[in-house]
Amino acid sequence: MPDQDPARPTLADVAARAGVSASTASLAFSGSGPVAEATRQRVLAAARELHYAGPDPRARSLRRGRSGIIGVVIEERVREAFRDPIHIAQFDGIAEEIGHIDAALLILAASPAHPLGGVKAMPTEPVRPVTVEDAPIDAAVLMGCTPRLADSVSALRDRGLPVVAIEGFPAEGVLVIEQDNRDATERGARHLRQQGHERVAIITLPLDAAHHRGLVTQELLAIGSSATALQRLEGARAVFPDARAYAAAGSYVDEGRRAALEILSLPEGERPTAIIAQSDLLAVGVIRAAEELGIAVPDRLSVIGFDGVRVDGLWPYELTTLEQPAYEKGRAAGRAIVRMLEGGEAEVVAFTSVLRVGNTTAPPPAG
Amino acid sequence: MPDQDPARPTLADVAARAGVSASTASLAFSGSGPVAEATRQRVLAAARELHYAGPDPRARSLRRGRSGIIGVVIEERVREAFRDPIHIAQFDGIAEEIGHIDAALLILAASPAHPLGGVKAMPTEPVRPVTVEDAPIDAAVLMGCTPRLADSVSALRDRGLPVVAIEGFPAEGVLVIEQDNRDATERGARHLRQQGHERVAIITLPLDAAHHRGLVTQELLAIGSSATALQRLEGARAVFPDARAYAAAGSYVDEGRRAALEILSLPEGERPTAIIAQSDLLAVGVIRAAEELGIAVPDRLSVIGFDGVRVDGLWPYELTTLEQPAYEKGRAAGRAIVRMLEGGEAEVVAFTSVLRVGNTTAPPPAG
DNA sequence: CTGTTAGCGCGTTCAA
DNA sequence: TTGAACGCGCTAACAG
Repeated sequence: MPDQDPARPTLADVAARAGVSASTASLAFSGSGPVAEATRQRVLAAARELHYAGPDPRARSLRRGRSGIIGVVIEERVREAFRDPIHIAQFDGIAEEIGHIDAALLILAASPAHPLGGVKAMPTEPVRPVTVEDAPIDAAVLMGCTPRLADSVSALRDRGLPVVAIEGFPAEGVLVIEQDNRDATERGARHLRQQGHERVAIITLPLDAAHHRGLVTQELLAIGSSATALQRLEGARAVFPDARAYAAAGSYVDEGRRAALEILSLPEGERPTAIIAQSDLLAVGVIRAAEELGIAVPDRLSVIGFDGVRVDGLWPYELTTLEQPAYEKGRAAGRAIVRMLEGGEAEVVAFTSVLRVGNTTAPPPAG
Repeated sequence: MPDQDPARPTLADVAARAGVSASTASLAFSGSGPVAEATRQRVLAAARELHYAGPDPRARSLRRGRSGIIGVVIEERVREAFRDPIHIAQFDGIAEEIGHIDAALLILAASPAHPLGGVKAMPTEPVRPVTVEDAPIDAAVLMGCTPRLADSVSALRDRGLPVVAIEGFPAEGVLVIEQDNRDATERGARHLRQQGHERVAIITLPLDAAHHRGLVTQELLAIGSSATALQRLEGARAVFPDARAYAAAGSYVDEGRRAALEILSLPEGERPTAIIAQSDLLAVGVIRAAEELGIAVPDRLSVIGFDGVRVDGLWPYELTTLEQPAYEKGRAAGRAIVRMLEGGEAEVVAFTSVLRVGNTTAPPPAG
């Protein structure tokens, strides 16, 4: 019987057509060895005639032991991860650097299906997910990941793959790109303190895996797993130990607005005179809420953010914030990956945020 | 001499340790055949002892002829592509659908290094880029891509990979997810016409590969390669044939503002009474510019956008716009990919935009 | 410069 | 239910 599927040509087919050996044909394509120009042309011609589209990348990556793919692990769905400008900038930085070794990025979502990690579901049906632990990658970058990934990480290590984390809990065998979340927030808080603020509230990024919203309780803190949120909270409370904190369900303007509406519902004498938001988007939401409630910023309410992204449409405000070098963090992660792939040891990199004072902070109203 | 690199254990090693054959061990891992529970346990135990991290995905994908990876091709750098909420939503839709077959997404940037395609650079150094034509993917989705990719596309076809494009120029062998850019814009323009507008200006998305900014000339149109921008322009000019058009260098608020400042610099009697922006972000920029110039929207200037993304911080405006189902478009692309991978024929899907009238359009000022 | 040989690590026959 | 043998498509060594 004839071939159903007119089997794709293989390198051997091309070689045969061109009258050379397979290895010669291989060299003609990869350019990694000396081949006579005439031979090369003959091989390429044969390839064209057969509609051969080049060596199969799968076979190549098996043979070479490298796939040229770097995994980027996010713990939310794409929509959420990329709604955050910080993530985009970091991602871009990684792409920039690994572009130098001509690798590409594979988006891996740490499946929320295993809420607490550990137990790997038995395959009831023959599914073969491309997961963190099971993807043809040469290395992985974790973006703001929680300890939930501990198992995946150890699997990666067993496979001998370099792992870099941009913020997040340090784990054995993971190079962490650090950010001074705690100290930076403390610096921001101190700025408020110096201006005379005493009643301050905090709006945090999601603390726990479920993105619980609301007043931050001891219970919530106990299950909190976001290093970034916890560190920033710690920094704020280093200056204002008793400040109330509200967890947002995500780093969005709407979430900031929602939390602020609750915070600001107190009568003027009791409500906070300043709000520390853990991201610029949250801070913008605070400003929106204040506008709606007729509370003037910064005269009656000071607002400070974190990130230093230029939020579109904030004019005439210029947010007081802690500017973090997100793109540079991504690049550092990318460089670390490249170095480790080349067999070198990458060193820990720590980044610092800079307090940028805008016009959303001022001394509290007298009285 | 001892092994320098303490070679990673392979499936055979595990099998040997467990005292079974390699094929049995394979079955124990993949679950795609009957294995006695006791044997399975023994294999898993051996794996744990050896720190075996599971079958090598590279070998697996060679053997199976599938990598479980879908390429998503963008024609800008990551930073730009993901700054556009439409792209994010589409991306999320793709991820959602291909998640059903447990595949993951590989970001492939169509390198701007080969400006006009065709000539593939000779490798001066032995680089092995992971490019569109040379990546271990099972299928590809092109996001808003231009004819520049023609060569890549034919390479993909030669390799027998399904290719789906979300908007963009149709090519032989590419399934296009269509969007009624032309008709939708025409509907929006008609809305303005009905309100009495006659002097209208257009701000387009980047038309050409170089993202040229400024007045849209015949020359620029001639080298224009963005189907989306061209189609929307056509729709607007179907109603306002003589409307001046300005190309933005990207779909950003700042670009819209910049173009609008130029457009609105004319004296009141001559300047347009309405601006058709080809994206919501551009439209927001127009509103910002109008605010700065003290031109009331919509009383003295009407603004219409495209996309229907809820732009944060636009309050109290609600943009009149053409709402496109970006997430659904992504899902349709994902579904098409899945169907084609399963051997089926996917049909063309066409999406329609809906005119959503907000408070940024009104009749032109009298006189 | 080119051909020969020998696997990369796994999944899938086929027989036992 | 398990084991033995083969080959996926390519490329790294060598030898010529």
